[in-house]
Amino acid sequence: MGITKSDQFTDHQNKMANILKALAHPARIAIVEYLLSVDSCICGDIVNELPLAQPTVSQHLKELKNAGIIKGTIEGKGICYCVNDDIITEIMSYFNTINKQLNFKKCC
Amino acid sequence: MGITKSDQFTDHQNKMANILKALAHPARIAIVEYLLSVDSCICGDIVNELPLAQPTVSQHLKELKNAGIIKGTIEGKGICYCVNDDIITEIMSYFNTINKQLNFKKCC
DNA sequence: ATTTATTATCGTAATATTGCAATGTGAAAA
DNA sequence: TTTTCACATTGCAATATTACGATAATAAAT
Repeated sequence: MGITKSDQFTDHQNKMANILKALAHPARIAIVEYLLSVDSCICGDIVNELPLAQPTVSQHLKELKNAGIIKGTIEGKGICYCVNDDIITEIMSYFNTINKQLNFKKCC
Repeated sequence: MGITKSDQFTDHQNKMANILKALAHPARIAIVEYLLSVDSCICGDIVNELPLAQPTVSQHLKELKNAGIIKGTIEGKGICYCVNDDIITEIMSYFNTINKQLNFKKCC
């Protein structure tokens, strides 16, 4: 059907799935990596860095914002973007938990 | 179009996107968490643990296997599953790199 | 006020994903 | 060898995603 049965899973499972989904596209990975590649806010020029049309980039930025992965601040004519470190910490702590549980498994 | 322009991005960006895509669904998150919840291999009964029909679960398991996130070993009549720790390590190291880069940014 | 630059939104086409009933497959048990 | 059990595959319907042209919206610059 293309429709996910979200109500059958826990809030946390849905939350993690949504966060990871926001990053589950090479363009959005590229955006995050580009934002990190410069030692300050990126204002404008994200569109020029990506091999995609402006509306497409705008859509990807919107998804990243909705998932809380990046923040955008209006700066005069354009917008300054940066990665939200809180959510990166949250992702790391999730995989850290997974990793800890893995260490206790003697398996396969 | 629904088609990703994968050839426009680096191999590593595509690889990370694919790994995260495999986890970007609550059912697949639930499968991984269930596999970790027991201190040994899970043989059988994954279908009974999930609120989805057997073909749907089978499909999700296939995607997790293709992305290298779980491994399945044929065990007589059924199959034993477990999480592949190598890929978890890979994910963690990716987000660790991101996090390190974030620490050098004074931003927004 | 008009122009210019930057980002957002709308509409739409192409493709992907999700979910399941029906059916197939392969191995053990009877 | 027939049945049974566990899982895979096929086929299909419903919905989601990706991408972009066209067009709007907003704010600075002229």
